Amino acid sequence: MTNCHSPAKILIVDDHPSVREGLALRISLHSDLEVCGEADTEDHALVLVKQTSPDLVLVDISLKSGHGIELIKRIRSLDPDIKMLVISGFQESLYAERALRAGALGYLNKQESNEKMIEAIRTVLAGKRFLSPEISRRIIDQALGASDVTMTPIERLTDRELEIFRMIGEGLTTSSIASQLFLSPHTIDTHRENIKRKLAVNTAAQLSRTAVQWLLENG
Amino acid sequence: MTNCHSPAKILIVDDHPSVREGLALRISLHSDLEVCGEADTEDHALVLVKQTSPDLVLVDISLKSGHGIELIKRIRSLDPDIKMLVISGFQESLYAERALRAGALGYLNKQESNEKMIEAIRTVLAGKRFLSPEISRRIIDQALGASDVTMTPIERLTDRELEIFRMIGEGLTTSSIASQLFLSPHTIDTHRENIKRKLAVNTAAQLSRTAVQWLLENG
DNA sequence: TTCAGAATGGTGGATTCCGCCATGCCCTGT
DNA sequence: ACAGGGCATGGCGGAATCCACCATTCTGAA
Repeated sequence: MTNCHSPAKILIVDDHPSVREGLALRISLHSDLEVCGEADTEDHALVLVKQTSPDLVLVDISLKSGHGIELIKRIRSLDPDIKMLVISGFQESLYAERALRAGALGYLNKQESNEKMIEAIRTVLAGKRFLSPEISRRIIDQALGASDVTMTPIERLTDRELEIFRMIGEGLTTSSIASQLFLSPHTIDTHRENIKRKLAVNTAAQLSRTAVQWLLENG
Repeated sequence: MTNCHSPAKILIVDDHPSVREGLALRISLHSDLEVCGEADTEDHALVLVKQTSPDLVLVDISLKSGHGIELIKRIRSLDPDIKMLVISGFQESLYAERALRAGALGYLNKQESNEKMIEAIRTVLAGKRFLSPEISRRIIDQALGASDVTMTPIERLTDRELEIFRMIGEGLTTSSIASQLFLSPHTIDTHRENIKRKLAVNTAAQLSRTAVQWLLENG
């Protein structure tokens, strides 16, 4: 697909203009890498993926809509050969596993050094995984069978449930969540119910409290 | 303090290297502005403030320690002439008022355009406030209902209202609050309504969020 | 292929939300 | 003393929500 002697095309997806500029600056310093586009939303990103056929997409996991996970899934289904590297503002590994399962090859923090970032891009371009040590440690732990012990109840939530949980934490009503996701309020209702069960809370008031608290503590 | 014909010195405080780079890049494009330092922690920021005597400090409110508010207060007490502009990752105005009260002159989102960012910096350098429209609208709304501007909205709650506000923050339902206070649920209803008006929030979900957050921040 | 889980939605009754209004109480100013 | 204002209490009615059950569809893994 891509000529191995021409620079690898990289698409940057992040809703903070300053972050995009910073990333593009870092990347442009390397002659084997080339930024082929920048997007600030999921939809814009998909358009650019089709237009520019990037070799690698750099995705900020903290995108407003779908938190990047949905974008990763859709790019994956569009073209499984496109490599994806997730950058996260949180040191949390909460999204790491979801992102990897959705199709990303690598995951690292925005805090990482310039060299690490470039190293990660090159590694992922070569089709190999790149994970920050903490993430890989946790995933290995889990694979070895310590599964339930390290797992926070919130990690048990599905991608969709987590998305809704966050919106609850932002103080959105059931109906506004529904309209924002183009779903029936009944659907949000059911998700709320399942979330409550997984988090072992009994009332809507408790759910709201838990969500707000979690959101404040984790980005 | 600063010669009006030399570029204004700006100190950037943010714990994401990529955000710092992006901001520095934007700023350096303007000849009347100059980045005199970058810091990633509160302590580091204070050292650089003393060393470089910046005209303006750009503070990310979502700093891990103290949420930036503490930093703003300490810079303020160090040198009241230093202007401070807060940039926030949230669209929420939840920290805006605290930041402004602590001594910042401006508050805007990271999502804002390059031009807005530079405009904000110049405005604040001139000693004038710069607020994103949503923030200023909310503050004006509140000010129109309150003669005493220095008063936090929550301080305007009556004792009874504050008591109920706390219980909401603890995740209690209307009926459980009612039974705990030996009152009719209708009474709690009315109190909730009055609290919402005083805090300028529109929905029950927002009220809950505000209460939980306030309770977490204030014993 | 079968099966479990995920996502989407519906039903119906209980509860809450929300705006509006009313009563009674205490305090303060004239 | 008395008028006015703020506070606490609580009812009404319509809309929205919560809550427990259930149904359908789809996908991925055994």
